[in-house]
Amino acid sequence: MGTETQTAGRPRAFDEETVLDRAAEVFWRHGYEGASLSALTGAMGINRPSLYSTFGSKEQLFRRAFDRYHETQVAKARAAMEQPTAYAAIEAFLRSSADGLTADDHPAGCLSVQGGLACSPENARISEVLAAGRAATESALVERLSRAAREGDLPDGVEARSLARFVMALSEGHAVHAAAGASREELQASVDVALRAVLPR
Amino acid sequence: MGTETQTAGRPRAFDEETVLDRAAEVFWRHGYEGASLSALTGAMGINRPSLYSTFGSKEQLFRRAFDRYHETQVAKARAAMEQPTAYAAIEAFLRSSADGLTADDHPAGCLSVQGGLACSPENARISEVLAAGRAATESALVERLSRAAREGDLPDGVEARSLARFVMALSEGHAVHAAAGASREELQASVDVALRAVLPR
DNA sequence: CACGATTTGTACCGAGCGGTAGGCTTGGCC
DNA sequence: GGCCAAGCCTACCGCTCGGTACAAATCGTG
Repeated sequence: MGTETQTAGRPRAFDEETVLDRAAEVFWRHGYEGASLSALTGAMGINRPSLYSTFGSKEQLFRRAFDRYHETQVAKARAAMEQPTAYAAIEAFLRSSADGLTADDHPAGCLSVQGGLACSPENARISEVLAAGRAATESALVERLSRAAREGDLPDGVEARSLARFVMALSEGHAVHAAAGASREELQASVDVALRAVLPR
Repeated sequence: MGTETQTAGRPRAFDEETVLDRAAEVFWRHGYEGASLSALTGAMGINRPSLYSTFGSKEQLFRRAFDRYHETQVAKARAAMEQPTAYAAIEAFLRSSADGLTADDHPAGCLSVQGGLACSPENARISEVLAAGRAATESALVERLSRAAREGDLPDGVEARSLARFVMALSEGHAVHAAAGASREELQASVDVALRAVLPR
């Protein structure tokens, strides 16, 4: 980060990262295919040629916007998982996820899910990008829980991979619920139930 | 079901319900907005004017196709929940859901989720239809688990509504995973973990 | 076997899509 | 202050979208 070195020529009238965040919001709310160029440029406050000269294409714009979104998501996930025990790590992950899904400074739900689970054949790459992002988050979970397994910190008979998949699936299901208007409290109550699965028996 | 009473005029060359199922598959694979009229008519084996004279519009076609899909889903869910205990009902629900999400006689995942979580503003109704369908399934779960609560069949400190939301969210998360290629076994392993939450303590 | 009713197929419509050409504007630099 | 690189903006491109007009084809019925 930091200011770009200014070269000759007319300077940009917009900040690239600010504008990417605005684009992410539109993709988030309407999905990749439902986000028209007019909606995007309108929300970004720039016009079409600026968008194309800066980002190249709608798909590349999406990738840039999603990368930014995804990096902060993974960072939040990793931070949550720094808790000392597997139980606390999972609880922190699920609680912060539920909060994020229902925060009011951005659209409800999760860009990785709303962006485009199913697309027309020519946009199939978009679904793959999103799936790869979700898989990366799940990998971070697997990593953390594998460590827990080595430390004897998992309940008997529970594998790290299955537990990670369970946690991730629940969080994605909460994203679906949040997109349909579920409240923070409703999701947290579901987390309460889920955590029972992580207690030793 | 049963043959329509034949009236005067040229008879239809296709069966309405067969053709609806084909349409559902296309919506399922590509989402509402990703399913073009050409893809739909191609898969349905009929041409555009036949589609419009029979179903009226793309949106009405989707509603008819989704209704059919949703009815069978709810029927399967209710059948699974006829098990005598809450635990068995939830297990049957989640296992049959995981099987359905990865069956190979139709696209992976769930039409209620892939159809269009996020749409362009003019198709916002589609997201609402899908959300209403998912809510109906969740209501069936709430109903069954409320009965369990009255029968003292729920673990202490677990509410029917929260438990239903948890089960439904997990199933929707599995749909997201399945759409990205998760296998039946991977989902079932996640169910194994989830069921621990339903055991008494 | 002609008539009216209904479906089918071809060929088309306006609108909006993602993407671009080219002239105007704004700055750094000598 | 004149030159020129880079960004901005209006207006446009071809294409595909969802949706339709119209005529040929196919049935029950008199």
